[in-house]
Amino acid sequence: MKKIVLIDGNNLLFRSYYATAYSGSIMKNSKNFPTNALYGFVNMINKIINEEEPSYMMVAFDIGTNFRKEYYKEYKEGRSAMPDELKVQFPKAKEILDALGITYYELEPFEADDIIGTFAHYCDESDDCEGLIVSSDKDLLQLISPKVSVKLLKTKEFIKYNPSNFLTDWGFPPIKMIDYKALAGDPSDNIPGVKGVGEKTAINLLSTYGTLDNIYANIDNIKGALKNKLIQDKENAFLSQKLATIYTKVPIAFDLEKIKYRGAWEDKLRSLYEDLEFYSLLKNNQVKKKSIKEFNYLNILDASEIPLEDDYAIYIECDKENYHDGNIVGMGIATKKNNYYVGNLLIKDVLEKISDKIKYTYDLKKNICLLNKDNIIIKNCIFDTMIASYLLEENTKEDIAYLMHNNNYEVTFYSDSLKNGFNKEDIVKKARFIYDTRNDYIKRLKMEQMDKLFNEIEMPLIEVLADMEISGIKCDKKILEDMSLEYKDKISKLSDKIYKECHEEFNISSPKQLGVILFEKLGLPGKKTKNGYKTDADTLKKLLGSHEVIADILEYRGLTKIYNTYLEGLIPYIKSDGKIHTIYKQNLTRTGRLSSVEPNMQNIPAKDEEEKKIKKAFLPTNDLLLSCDYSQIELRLLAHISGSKELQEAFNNDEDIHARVAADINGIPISEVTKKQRKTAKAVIFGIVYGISGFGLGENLNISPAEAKAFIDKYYKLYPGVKKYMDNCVEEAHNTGSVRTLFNRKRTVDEINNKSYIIRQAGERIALNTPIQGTGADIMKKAMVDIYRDFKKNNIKSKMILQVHDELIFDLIESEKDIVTKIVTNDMENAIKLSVPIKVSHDYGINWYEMK
DNA sequence: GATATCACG
DNA sequence: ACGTACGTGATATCA
Repeated sequence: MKKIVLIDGNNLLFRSYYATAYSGSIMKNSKNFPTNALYGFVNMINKIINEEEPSYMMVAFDIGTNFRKEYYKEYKEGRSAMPDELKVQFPKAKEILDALGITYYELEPFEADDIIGTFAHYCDESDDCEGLIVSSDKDLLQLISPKVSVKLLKTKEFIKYNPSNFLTDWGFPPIKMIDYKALAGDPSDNIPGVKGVGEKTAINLLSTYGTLDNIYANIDNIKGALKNKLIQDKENAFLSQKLATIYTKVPIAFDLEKIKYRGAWEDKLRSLYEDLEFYSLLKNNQVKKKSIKEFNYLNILDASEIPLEDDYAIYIECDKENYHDGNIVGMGIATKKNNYYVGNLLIKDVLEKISDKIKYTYDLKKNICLLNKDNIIIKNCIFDTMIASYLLEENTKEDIAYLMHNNNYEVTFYSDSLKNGFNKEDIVKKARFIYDTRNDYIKRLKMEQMDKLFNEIEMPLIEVLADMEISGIKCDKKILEDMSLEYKDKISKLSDKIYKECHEEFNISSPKQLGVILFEKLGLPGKKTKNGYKTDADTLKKLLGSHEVIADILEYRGLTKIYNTYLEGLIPYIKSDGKIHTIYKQNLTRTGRLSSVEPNMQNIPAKDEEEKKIKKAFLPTNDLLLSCDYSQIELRLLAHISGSKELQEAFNNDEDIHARVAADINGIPISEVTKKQRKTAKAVIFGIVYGISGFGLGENLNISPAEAKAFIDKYYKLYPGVKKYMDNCVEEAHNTGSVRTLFNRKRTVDEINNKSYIIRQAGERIALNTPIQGTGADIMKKAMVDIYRDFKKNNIKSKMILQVHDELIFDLIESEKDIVTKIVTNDMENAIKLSVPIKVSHDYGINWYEMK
């Protein structure tokens, strides 16, 4: 049997396009040509080839006007026109098919469906061919036959339909699909059907009477309104039947040789993928690599071979992804005219020789940390491509190769080098890229008015973060191990208790299994999700009274979280020096905040009294820990940025802001505010900063959406400046497509002009939150840079070791206690002058737990 | 690799 | 009628 795969090209492209376009930002290459539909299309085709291994395949497209229009001009009317950004991808798809060695057909006035139908028909009539149709369009299901099956693409996977499982699922044979549409119609194709007859009625009628003809032949057996509807729309029903029928006699000769899958034309395919910047496809060895262009470099044997020049680009390669665990492979250098490779042993000499010269690099923090292991200090590095590209909102990755490929530099991806070994040429090429592009980046930063942010905050911050990472925080393994044993015991006892309460052993950590136990076996009321039931803490808390096991499950969740993430999870990160060295990502968040990984030191438990005890394991290497944190920085920023006189006044009078708002909302003196009122006000204020809705706040406070909305409205009324700010913010984002922080950090908000209301709304929330969260991040970064500088100036030996967004933690020497506290508080409070005071509170402790 | 859950600011 | 709070990272489970 010869297998012929018949692909609905239009459908695949549409599907790929809309699968990603809804998010607001369409994937494009650097020439601004949209590529999202093509990317999905190619991946889908590759997947089909891998799964089906066909010898024959064919892709069909729609073209021109459809013949159905001749007798029904409304056919497919009401569809919005194909977006230009999708339209332009069609010709490229056909080019790609040529390069892949796959035949495609298009023939006016027929649709892709008709062409596929024609080939399916050939299969039905032939002795030795079977067809497999690939599409997400249910129309094609009518073609299912003993010789033809349909691979129907769903959101996540696909269903393969043959006559028998189609019958099981739909209750009638595939060919009846036509009559089904004649009755139910199809709004997407503007096929009318019978008015008032939908999915259920159509299936009922067909299962009773078999065919459309037979329904009308027995019209008198049908009673009531349905009969009238059928009579009324009889003409439409038969018209719809005609429209829904796929035409299977398109004049294309059936020639197996023509649709043979010929395999890819590598050169052509590579150049297409390169043009489209489909690096993952190029990378996956689906196409051969371009022959390496001539690239010269000198492998130096002595530092003297490096000439003295004005500036140098350097690139240092590390043999592991986590540079704290890794070692240097080698260093590439690029100067105005030449390229050099510097082996590990010569790096120190070379960097000493050029120590006072200007340098550029990629990921300076990594360089500093790697060189530090050999006590080498890198000086005068004034430009980091990774950071520049981050500020300019390029898709900056850890791996410079992505950026290089975007700029047409051929280079091996880091993940491949890790697998197959590093080569010197790649390392030198990376330095070349840095040298060649740095001026362009500098220019663009200036154009975007982010040169100051780059030079005065982000660049100096690199050294600060490197120093913090290298310092690390001392962590007592014994404390964690002892806690771990305790937790293990508690968890095991609690598991047994839960099993008893449920009369069954199951995996409590599996939301799926837990859902079945709670909501099916125990019969508690639950909400369905896509894959089962919701079992998160909020849902469970509402069930606390209904069954004794709920409280135990909540406790189990808490214990296992701590055990897995913070006890067993953290222990492996304690290095031989007894410390944990996190990595701060400076090029990741959309708002300008840092993030912390391997391990994340920014989400160590702090709220729950019991969970917080983890922090007892974190100790000073010197005498004491000091914690300094901004008090309500984001709300102060809201007061400043919005210009709300009322909020500003509250902060200027050093009032308890949540109590103040609670008093205003309830129209009582601040002294009479209850705890609950204050808590509510606090939730409202935070909600405002996030752009919350009445619904969301209601969920959060467990009150009705209407009550919540009343709170929000009251707030707007009391603080009109805030409302005005929010409106302005959104409007400006609509006009410019971006928002900025007080330090000019830019974030483009593609969602803001999206067609979809939901996405647009999300964009509006981003637009009003980013300036606040982002400015908070800017202020903290500036403070860190200032503190680092002042520590140096005052020869302070205490160390800044952690940053948790609005909090800094220091490893303190007792004798420096006062001066350090003074420097830190001062630099944090004066990082920027606002219309409200910035307040910093501090605390000392013999471990992290002891500080508030 | 996606999903659900939960830790932080 | 829709769907519902900003920004993160780590873990276990399951397809």
